Amino acid sequence: MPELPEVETVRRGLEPAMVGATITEVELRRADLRFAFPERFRERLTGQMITALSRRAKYLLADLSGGEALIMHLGMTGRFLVEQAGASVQPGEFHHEHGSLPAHDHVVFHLEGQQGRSRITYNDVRRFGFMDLVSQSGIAGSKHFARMGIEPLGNELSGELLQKLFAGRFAPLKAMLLDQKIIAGLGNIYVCEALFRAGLRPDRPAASVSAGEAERLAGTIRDVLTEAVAAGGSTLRDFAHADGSLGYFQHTFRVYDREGEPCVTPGCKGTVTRFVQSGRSTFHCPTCQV
DNA sequence: CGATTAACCTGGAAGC
DNA sequence: TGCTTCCAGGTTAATC
Repeated sequence: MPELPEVETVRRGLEPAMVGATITEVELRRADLRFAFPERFRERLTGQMITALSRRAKYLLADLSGGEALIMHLGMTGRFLVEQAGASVQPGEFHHEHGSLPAHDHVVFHLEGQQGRSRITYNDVRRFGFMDLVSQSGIAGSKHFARMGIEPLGNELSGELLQKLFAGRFAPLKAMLLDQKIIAGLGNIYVCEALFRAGLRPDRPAASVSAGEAERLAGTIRDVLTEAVAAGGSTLRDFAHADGSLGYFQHTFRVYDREGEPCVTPGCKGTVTRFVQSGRSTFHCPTCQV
């Protein structure tokens, strides 16, 4: 489900309930998601206070008072639901908001914080998500982050760097932008949107991008992600914020999921076209993306 | 090393 | 109504 803007939206929804709160109990409904949960998962979390909640690419990182960090990835369908208990609410009185699927609730964190008790449920239909525990000092060197590419909303993204990363690479531009070892956080939607805004064909060999085009692309990547974060992400099928509300950036899509519709570029008579690249749908305007 | 493809898993929508 | 096929915000192991 989630690309960088959706994960950042989830982070902002979880932060008030998580940071400063102590994990009093962890319910684990199965032994694995995409991967097995780490050894003694419940024991290593129980009693820990969450001191910070950050995001790197599509990963969430909860720093724990004992020195470890809980790493969470949402895969395609992972979602969190926060339920805050009122002062008078008794155990068992929590209830699910709309759209929640108890059948796929895999992990439940019980928290005790300044605002009282809360419960955070991780639901993941397809189970492509995963969780891991690593020491905070070892995060950068961990298997999840050691070879991760640049953060697209960080200072390092520039046309100059993109062109350098693309040098000698004949894979399609779209595949290169989806490669998390090059640039980390983009997914199918925002790659299609950024390439459209930059006027670049998704099937161009990456190395064919000129300095000027790379500069344009760096700008549209930053723009589309920034706008999507501000809109609370995109809701296609099942993405919801931690409070159950929905993102609305999908109303701003210019090519994604708009096959057959007219191109929105002023003066362009083209039609949005879908084709398959590396097994995934690519949406683009063959007329104004060159 | 670089490029491409299949696989992981479930459910909703579309086609017959 | 039911059965089949295709498709989905991601990553990764296994190929050539």
